[in-house]
Amino acid sequence: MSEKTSSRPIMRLLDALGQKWALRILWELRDGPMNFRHLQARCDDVSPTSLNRRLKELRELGIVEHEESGFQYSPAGKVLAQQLLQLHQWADRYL
Amino acid sequence: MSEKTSSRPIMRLLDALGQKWALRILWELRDGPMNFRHLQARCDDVSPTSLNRRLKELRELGIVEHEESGFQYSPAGKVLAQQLLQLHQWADRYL
DNA sequence: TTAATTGCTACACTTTTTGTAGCATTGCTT
DNA sequence: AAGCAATGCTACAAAAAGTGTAGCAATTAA
Repeated sequence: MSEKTSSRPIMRLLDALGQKWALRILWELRDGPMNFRHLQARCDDVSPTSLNRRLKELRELGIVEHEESGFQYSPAGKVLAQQLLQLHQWADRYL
Repeated sequence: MSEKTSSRPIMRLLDALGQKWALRILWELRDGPMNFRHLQARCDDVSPTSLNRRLKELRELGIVEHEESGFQYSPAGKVLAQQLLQLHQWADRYL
């Protein structure tokens, strides 16, 4: 993956969200800010290496930010999260 | 990943979509059915091994199906795809 | 019967992720 | 000030996943 960082916004987004744990991390942030270790626990104890890398990527895209209260959605990230939360309804209906 | 296949629908979905290329594959299917090699080309020439595994997982979840005309969304998959297409608008606005 | 196209597998190599330990910094608390 | 717990994060060897290339088996077309 990450062959040559496409410049198209949608491709950059799909590249980022298409990495392992990325979607799950965003999903687990839905209840508000939380710290690194808490988030890690919520993500089935994903390795800190992976969590750290994913968070870095999500921060670079401006989806996640790191404040005193912990990791949380950025304003733009909130909008994106709204769309991801719809996946829940889909899953409950079709899976 | 794929530690112990959670039974919750949303987790099964996030597990599947959280694999490399899964989102991208769904994205590239938006223009209608296409065959394996065409899809592979659209996905930056992802390896056939990966493409095949992802397609298998997406088919097992009932998101994608394989007809004479090629790989395409299932009826349920169409609904999901509708939601994923919204990512495009988000990306164009915020990235 | 030959040739082309299909989905897909084999396999050695590379990249990514994992799991565990622990470091460095910050902010208590005594 | 000294100890201590909590924080984000890094190191590193082992395991897992992905890659790239070749090519197989089945189907269709010529």
